[in-house]
Amino acid sequence: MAVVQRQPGKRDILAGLNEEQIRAVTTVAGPVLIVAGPGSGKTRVLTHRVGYLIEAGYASPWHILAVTFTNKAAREMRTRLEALIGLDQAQRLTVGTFHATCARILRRDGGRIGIDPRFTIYDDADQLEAVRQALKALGLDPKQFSPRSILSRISAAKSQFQSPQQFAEQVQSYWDEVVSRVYPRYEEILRRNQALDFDDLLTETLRLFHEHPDVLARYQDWYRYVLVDEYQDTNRVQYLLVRAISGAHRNLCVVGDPDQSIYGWRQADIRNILDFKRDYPDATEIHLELNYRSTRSIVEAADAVIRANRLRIERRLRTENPRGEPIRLRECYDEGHEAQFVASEIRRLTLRGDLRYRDIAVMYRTNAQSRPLEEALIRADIPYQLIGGLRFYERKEIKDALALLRFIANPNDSVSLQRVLAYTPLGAGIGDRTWQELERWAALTRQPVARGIAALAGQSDVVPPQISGRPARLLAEVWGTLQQLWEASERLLLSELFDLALERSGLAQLYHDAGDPEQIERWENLLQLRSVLASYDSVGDGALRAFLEESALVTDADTLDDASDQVTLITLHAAKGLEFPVVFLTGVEEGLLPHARSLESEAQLEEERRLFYVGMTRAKQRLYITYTFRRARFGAADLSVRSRFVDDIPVHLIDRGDGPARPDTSPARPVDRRATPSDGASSPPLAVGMRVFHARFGDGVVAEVRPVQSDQEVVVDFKRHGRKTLLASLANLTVD
DNA sequence: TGGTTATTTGTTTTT
DNA sequence: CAAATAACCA
Repeated sequence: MAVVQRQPGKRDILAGLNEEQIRAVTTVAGPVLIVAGPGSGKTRVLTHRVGYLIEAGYASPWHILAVTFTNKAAREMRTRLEALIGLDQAQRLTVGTFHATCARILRRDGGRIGIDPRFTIYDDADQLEAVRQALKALGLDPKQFSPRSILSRISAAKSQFQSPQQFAEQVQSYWDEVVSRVYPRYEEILRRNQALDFDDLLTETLRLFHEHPDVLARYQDWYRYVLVDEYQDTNRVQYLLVRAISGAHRNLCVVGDPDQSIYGWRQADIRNILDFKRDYPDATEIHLELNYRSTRSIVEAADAVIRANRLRIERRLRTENPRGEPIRLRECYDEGHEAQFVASEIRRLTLRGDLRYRDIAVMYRTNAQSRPLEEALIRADIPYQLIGGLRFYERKEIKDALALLRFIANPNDSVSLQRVLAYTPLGAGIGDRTWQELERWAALTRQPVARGIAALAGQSDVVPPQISGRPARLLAEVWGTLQQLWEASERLLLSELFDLALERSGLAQLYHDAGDPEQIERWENLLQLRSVLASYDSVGDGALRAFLEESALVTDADTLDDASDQVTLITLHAAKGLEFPVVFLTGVEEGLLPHARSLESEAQLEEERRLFYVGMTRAKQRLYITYTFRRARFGAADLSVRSRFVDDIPVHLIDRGDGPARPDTSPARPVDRRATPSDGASSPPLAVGMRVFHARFGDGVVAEVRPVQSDQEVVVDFKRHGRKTLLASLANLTVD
């Protein structure tokens, strides 16, 4: 009977899959390693595998745990499964990132190892602040010991499951010695603030499992089928977590591609995937190598590039797709010109009609490279979305408002409290010295800073910090306001609480009542935050915590909006897992890709090469690779050298663009500039009164020409668009 | 205490 | 060329 019911669903689920994919979907028992090349239908296999487990009756949805790399990937998998197996079933699945999943486990069972379920999750900025505090407490100069490097060392130690004690025992250098003193302080600060950092979410969960086998057994019994995506980017702790949870049933399926391992710097250990067969000798290994995504030119080029790596499993990327367009390689004069080339090429592609903005992505190694690109796109009136960079949740006004909310949710979180006192009008009149004293008091009494303020307000019988006069009076007032907010948080909806918090803290007055455009934009950002909060109103009691949980764990890629028609600007790292018909890889230069800081070791260099490979394989139809002749670094211009990785692409796959004339793409050569400094590289000589034509603004008359540096600024009165000021070398004006 | 300016310093990638 | 920090004055 049951078998009869299963059959139709089963056929549906396997429809349209190739032989290897079907094997990957239907090999459900025991350990399975799926090595999936780019574009080989990996996501499809994963979702169908989950669907198959359910439809074929192997497991109920709640017995399945799927771990993804980003929240977006998790959401996408859930959405696809809703279509495949229905909303009800899909909702019962556990799909999430390692961090989100661990946070959930710790909120539920962390009490067993002394973790308060209200714990705050510290993001990167919070962690840095904690390191700075620790340095200060130790009397160390943050100039000499950069908090950034210390934090990354601490994080590395944590990822290897090393306690401060264990770390101290194996110190090998003076630098490590310093870190070994900061590390325990840092931990103490986090604990005092009831905070966990990203690493703690993982390591504490592992500790919970170690110390309480009954808890582990419960999760093992709960999650009988475990799937891990992007396995090549897991670290040691994640490896141990996976091994623990799947330890009893051993139904573990990991999917990944060693050639796309790009998070070594975050302690991702490529050996996890390379050694999977050693860890699970009975594992079934399945290779998905046929690429469905890209044209043959792109696949062959990418394959040639990655084959130059030594640390990899030998294999060949294949496709049955047509050859398509050659890969376009362009040298540009500088980053401004590169951006201009990208913009005009986007314009050209979209004007032809078959491509939309959303089909196009522009990728780069470092966030800093996005600036000139943005400027060129704005100038060309091309809509774009920037992924990463200054994220929404990193804007000052958002962080301030968020700090207030975080403090309301967890009064022991003194990093948030500090932010509230330092940056909101609530803390006006309370300066650095007062905060120093509060902190000193907190470290001395090993209590949260908030207790000290409570003591000052006469709300506690502990010995108060040594603060008197105006600051003491102000702090007592602040305490009163905060108490109102706590009380309000119990009866108000989240959006109402937010309104009250903005009003009482003075943030509303600060941003709303001020008139200048910058403040108005900030106020609009706050309103945007409010609308996010309002969507949690229906959650009920845990709304604030639910919101904070998600906002702490959002990824850059999570903010990607694929509904609207915009060009995507994105770092190579964040682009992993995405695909676009057209991809521009920009700044493909020595020092940038490979990055200057990755040149020391062969391993780092290979990771940079994988990064380039990831970028190339995002493209479905057209791939552009651009590099410059000179690039501004530190404000000053430096000559650039084209990346060595480009040399690995077979020349017959490349179009260098020096064939038939292409008026809008010829890069200005440096020689041109030097030869005619007052004349815009290849632009026609312009004079007042000339009738000119512009691709976007149409017909116009030159009203003014003035030299600027090595170029000319032209003021043109356009018939339909009015007066515009343009740079001669970029405007591409044609003289009628 | 808090706002201003001068100087100095440094840029990878992110859950 | 920024942003972040230090020094300075009100």
